[in-house]
Amino acid sequence: MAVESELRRGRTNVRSNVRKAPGPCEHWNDDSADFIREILDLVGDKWSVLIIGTLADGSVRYSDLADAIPGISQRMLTLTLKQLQRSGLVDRTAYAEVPPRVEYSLTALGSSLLATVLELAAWSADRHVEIRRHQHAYDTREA
Amino acid sequence: MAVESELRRGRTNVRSNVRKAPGPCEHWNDDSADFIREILDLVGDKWSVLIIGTLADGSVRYSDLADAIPGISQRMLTLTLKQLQRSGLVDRTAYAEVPPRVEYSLTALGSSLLATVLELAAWSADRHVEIRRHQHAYDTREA
DNA sequence: CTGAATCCATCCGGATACTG
DNA sequence: CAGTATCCGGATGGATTCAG
Repeated sequence: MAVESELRRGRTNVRSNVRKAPGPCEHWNDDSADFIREILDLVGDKWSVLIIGTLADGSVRYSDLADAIPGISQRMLTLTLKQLQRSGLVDRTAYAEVPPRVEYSLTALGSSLLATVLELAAWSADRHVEIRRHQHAYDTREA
Repeated sequence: MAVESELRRGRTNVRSNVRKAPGPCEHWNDDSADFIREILDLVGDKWSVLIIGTLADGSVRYSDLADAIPGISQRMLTLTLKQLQRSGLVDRTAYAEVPPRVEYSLTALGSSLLATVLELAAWSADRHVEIRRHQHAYDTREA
């Protein structure tokens, strides 16, 4: 996701010797490919998706997110939340209390993404057995 | 994507001291989260998605893929194709000719994923302006 | 043309310690 | 509680070279 560098600079430095290749594609042009990359940088890593899924229910506070998402480090939780907030997918609300309480929730934009993400999740659940079968067959072919 | 290690070993080594956290989630359980991770490892990087999109039209040969996807290195093209083939999303057909010709195409499984991916692409195209606006506002707030 | 193999700078992300 | 700061090993992926 390149969270860290992404946060300080708006774009990934892609300077490369690519001439606009003549490749035809029915479904998207070169610009669309850039959009995809942007979104993939947002939701292409597991943490973003898991956070979005966890926030689907409503507002969740920081420590509850940490508990709800096993294996995530404080660092990545904070970093990913900040990234999602920066992109307008997540709202952050801090309450001036002691002890401090901060709640995160999906914005309308985030919710609209959730729908698509859930479809991907459904696809995953439906096909993961078949995929595993393919992978195992591939790995043990003529071994 | 962890292509390299993923190709030799079936799973990413995740051994960590996570107890099955009590986190409730309306949309998926801990196992589903694993599925998501698997699929994200497959399509969570830009190259996989771009390759799948390019293969949407039909069979495409190796060098044409390289031309159609600006910026991809030979290494990543080969590696990603192999990964997709391993998972049963892509078919590889080699023709015994001189010069050699190898064509790649989506399997039925791959096509079914394409549909979901296209939705994500559409979402990206629809919202990327809004997202950029959020990001810019965030970056320049009280700077 | 279609890769495979190696090298290596860069980045990612977990662990740990510290703060308001 | 809700983060921030730093360290640092390992993964990532581009460039290059070699091969069938």
